Amino acid sequence: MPTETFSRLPPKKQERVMRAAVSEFIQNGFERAKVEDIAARAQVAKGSMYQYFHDKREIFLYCAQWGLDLIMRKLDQRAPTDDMDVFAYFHETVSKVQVMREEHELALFMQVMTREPGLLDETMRGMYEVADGYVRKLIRNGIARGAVRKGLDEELLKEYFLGVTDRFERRWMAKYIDFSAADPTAWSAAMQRELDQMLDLLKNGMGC
Amino acid sequence: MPTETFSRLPPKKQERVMRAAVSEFIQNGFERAKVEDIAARAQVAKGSMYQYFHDKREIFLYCAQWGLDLIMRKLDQRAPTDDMDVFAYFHETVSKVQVMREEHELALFMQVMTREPGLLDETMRGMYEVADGYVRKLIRNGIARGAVRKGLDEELLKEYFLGVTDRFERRWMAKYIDFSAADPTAWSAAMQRELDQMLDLLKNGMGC
DNA sequence: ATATAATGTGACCGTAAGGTCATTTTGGAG
DNA sequence: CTCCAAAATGACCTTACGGTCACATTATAT
Repeated sequence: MPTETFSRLPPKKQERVMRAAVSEFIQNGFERAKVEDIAARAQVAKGSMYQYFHDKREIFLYCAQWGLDLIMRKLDQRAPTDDMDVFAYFHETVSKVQVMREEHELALFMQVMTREPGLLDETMRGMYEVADGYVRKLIRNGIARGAVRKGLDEELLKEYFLGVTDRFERRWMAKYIDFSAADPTAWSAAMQRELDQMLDLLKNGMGC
Repeated sequence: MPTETFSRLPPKKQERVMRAAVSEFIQNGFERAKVEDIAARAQVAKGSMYQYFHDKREIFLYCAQWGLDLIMRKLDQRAPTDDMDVFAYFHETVSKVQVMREEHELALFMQVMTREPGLLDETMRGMYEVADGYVRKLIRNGIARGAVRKGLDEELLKEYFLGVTDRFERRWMAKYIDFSAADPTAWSAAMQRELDQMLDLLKNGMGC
């Protein structure tokens, strides 16, 4: 989506520009973000930004693509999640949150993306569909292996699972973001403990 | 927050103005929304809008206050939720979604509010705190009455409960919004059926 | 009926920011 | 060293929209 010129730029400079854009969008959202300020952050002239991208919208869109790609790569190399147990998959939240911690700004940018449905709703819809499909598969496996209850609607099980796990993920993402200075190993231990309790709830429910 | 002039306006006109603003903000978000277009929708001159409100920001803020108030009133008169059972409270989702269906636009506006944290994060934080506190109370009651498992962290139970119930609520809100023309009684029956299954999951979990 | 206050109005102003472009700088090939 | 293409730059243009205000209209009181 960016221009040829941008693609020929030294990768380090590309990254500097993208990170500048991401920061600016995090701080101000799409509308209030100024192309000139992105340029300033990247130590580049405003005019250059328009040699790299067609318009502001394209900068934002490419931030999403670039950021998502980078995060996905990091996530994949850390934990190959294919053909896993549903509950083991929930354990992977620890990895996810840690990657998000390393890529603090990108994690924040993903929240900003959420707030701009008009700009990238096909993209987001696509992401959700992929994630949903994946979880469905895990659940089907779980039922087949006898780890998950039979007789309940697959769709509902997926909603239940994602309701719990998404909330948990968001909760810890927020904690990590607020206290990003704190000791990471202590945090991940604390998270691990909570995760075990939550897994218990997920498996056995809150009823008596 | 609006001016004296606005407060002296005939209530019907006040409502016309507010609904116009809400619609415009839904369609365009805060930044892209034009005061002139709000005025046009309300069949009022642009200048008048500035006799009613100090600035655009204030229009948005008052939309939030006015809308929340209206929804809360409708919700309260439908289902007084004090000192309830946790699981009975989840059943109230049906009422909630129905009220949101009646106030379709206000429901959508609440989603827009979510996307403008810079404008009203104290307001939102306040709302979340109230909701959290309420659910905590319900859970404590549940434990005391023996309906909820003992020995688990109250905070975690709250997160678990809200993870499941929020997701369920959003899911049905979205369905109602997409198919707002469809037969409401059939829908609420379908929702009721799903809700019962979800309640089963909430109580007993998805494990085998 | 008249005076006075309250409300309504839309042309107008100022400004900020997206986008352009003529010019300069840089870098590499011969 | 020279030359040319690619890249960088920032002054400038344009537009759009938030906000103002002088004037018109309507309502109220006496």
